[in-house]
Amino acid sequence: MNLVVVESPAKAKTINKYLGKNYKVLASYGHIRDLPSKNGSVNPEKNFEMQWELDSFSKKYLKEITDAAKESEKIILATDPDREGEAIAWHVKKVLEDKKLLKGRKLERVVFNEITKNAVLNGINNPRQIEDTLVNAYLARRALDYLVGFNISPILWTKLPGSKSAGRVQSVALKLITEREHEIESFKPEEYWSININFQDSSKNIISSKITIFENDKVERFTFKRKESVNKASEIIKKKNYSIKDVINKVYKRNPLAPFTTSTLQQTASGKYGFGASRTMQIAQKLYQGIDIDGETVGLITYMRTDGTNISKEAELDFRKFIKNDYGEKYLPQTPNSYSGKKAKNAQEAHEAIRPTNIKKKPNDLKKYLSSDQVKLYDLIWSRALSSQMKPAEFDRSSIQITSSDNSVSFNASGSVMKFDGYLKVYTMPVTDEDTKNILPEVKIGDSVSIDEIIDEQHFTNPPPRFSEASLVKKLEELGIGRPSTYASIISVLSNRNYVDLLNKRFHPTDRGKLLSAFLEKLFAKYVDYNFTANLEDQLDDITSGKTNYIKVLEDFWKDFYSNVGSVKEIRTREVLDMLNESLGDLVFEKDKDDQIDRNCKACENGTLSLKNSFHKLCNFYQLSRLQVYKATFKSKSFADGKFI
DNA sequence: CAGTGAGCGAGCTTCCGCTTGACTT
Repeated sequence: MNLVVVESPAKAKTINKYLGKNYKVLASYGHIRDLPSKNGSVNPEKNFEMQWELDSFSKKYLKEITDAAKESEKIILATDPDREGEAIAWHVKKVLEDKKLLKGRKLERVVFNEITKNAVLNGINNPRQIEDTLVNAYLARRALDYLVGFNISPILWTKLPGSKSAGRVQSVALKLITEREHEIESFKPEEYWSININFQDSSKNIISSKITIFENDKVERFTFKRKESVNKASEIIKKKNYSIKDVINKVYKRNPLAPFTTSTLQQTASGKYGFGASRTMQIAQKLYQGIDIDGETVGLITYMRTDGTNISKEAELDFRKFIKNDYGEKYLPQTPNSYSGKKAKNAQEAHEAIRPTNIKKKPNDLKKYLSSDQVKLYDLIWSRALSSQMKPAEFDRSSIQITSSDNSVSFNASGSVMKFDGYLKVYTMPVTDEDTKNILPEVKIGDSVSIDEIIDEQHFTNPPPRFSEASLVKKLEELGIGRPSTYASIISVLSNRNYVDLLNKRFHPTDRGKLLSAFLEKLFAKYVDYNFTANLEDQLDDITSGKTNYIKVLEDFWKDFYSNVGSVKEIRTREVLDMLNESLGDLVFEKDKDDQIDRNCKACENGTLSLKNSFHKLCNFYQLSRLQVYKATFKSKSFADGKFI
């Protein structure tokens, strides 16, 4: 018998079907080992030696694997074809080695580019060995994340009580939210005016247009800043005669969107149904693992944690057949649509895009087997995937230019009509302004038109919007920070630690979050920089390609980081406060009106109550945030003297 | 006399990425 190890049980089941009785396919359920959550798991003094510990959770699954290994001639490690997948294969190998189970057995590393019968058999027939350079890139990533997190976090416990954690990913996510808040706070709305004119042709048809040129200059957003300048312009406009200068008719196409990745699914499910990131993932997980349909468990979608936008050749053929049969030849592009060019930063593309496993299972037909949430999400995935292989939608867009006889003032009217729905037949998009504009009347160049109505409107510029779960995930993905499997948990870490509040589906940083972010920005700027992860990824690529080794990368990082940590530890609390006060203004020293806190503060200053105890007590007893208490205690003498460290 | 609260001291917290299923609301 041969043992095959993959990462997830649902996948194990599918692959077992393809491989038949001579193979036993088991799931590792993740990495199986990790660095223990305590000090000293990585030792920079000894070439960054790492201690590994079996996950308590994967122990029972590991027993199945070791038992099966004993009865196998060959052990095939078929985890995902990316860095973390290679690492899992390596961990499994190491554990089997430790248990002396590899003697007399062949060990192979195999990758499947997609989970179809052909690809699986093809993979099995082309085995290789574990790639050490890829494993080394993982080791560097893992060690660095540990060193950053487990060195900065304890500093917070003493210098910034209440703030519990910092890390390469969570701290940048927090920074995005606090910086946006700062932009909003300092935003000053600017006034501007728009001028639209309804013209009338000789048959009394109305043409709605907006001004493009005034007194020979192009009109821009801030051309008319005040009511007076609009009034003056209107007087000038009224006095002129107008005619049709140009008519342009064009066909434009709107292309379908790529099938879903984790990130785009989370964004769309949030926009369309208001699902939070973790809710979306839970529903998708169920659809992936399988739904009971007439006594049989059927996995309805492909893997939901992915950054890939391609779909398997087999699925592509199925989709095309389905489009041809159900919608007709005219919806089928000549060659299949491809989306591989638009990949996200740092995408590993180890998995296909999220798509239905069987396109013939229509959302409507599955209604009686699924919960309403499941139907909604399946429908979204089904239609997005199918539409991605359909033809673009086509619109007739016409635009009319209306100009004054002296050519000094010009207006533009445009309208468009859909003439072929294409992919919009199955995937409905929020309709944009561009598509809804009225049909324009038939006019000829040279026709004269008269002004029917001048519409001037006052506007103000708006501050940038606060991040939602969806827009935060989108931004993180753009920056290449975090992975499909972690987007949802990044959000819960920020909320659970009370760094942010989600109000009306928008992230507001708490006082604590602002304080923490300012602290990190002041004292660990390099490690919360938006480009830190991107630079790290470049170095990891160099490790993978053999250009450099992982010890060197870690040493370079550690030299700077270690001295940074050292100097922050030296800083007196008082200096930290001064720095924070500079960047946050009255947030830190704001006088709190609460009498209870004032009394405790006095007790601190008189020496009848130790600061640390008052701190804990106040927090627990009055149910105050640490920061509120902080504001008060900062004023006390012992704090100012730096005794509280 | 019982219950309450002030005060003290010891012990704890933490990273990212890969899994699932057991929790709660």
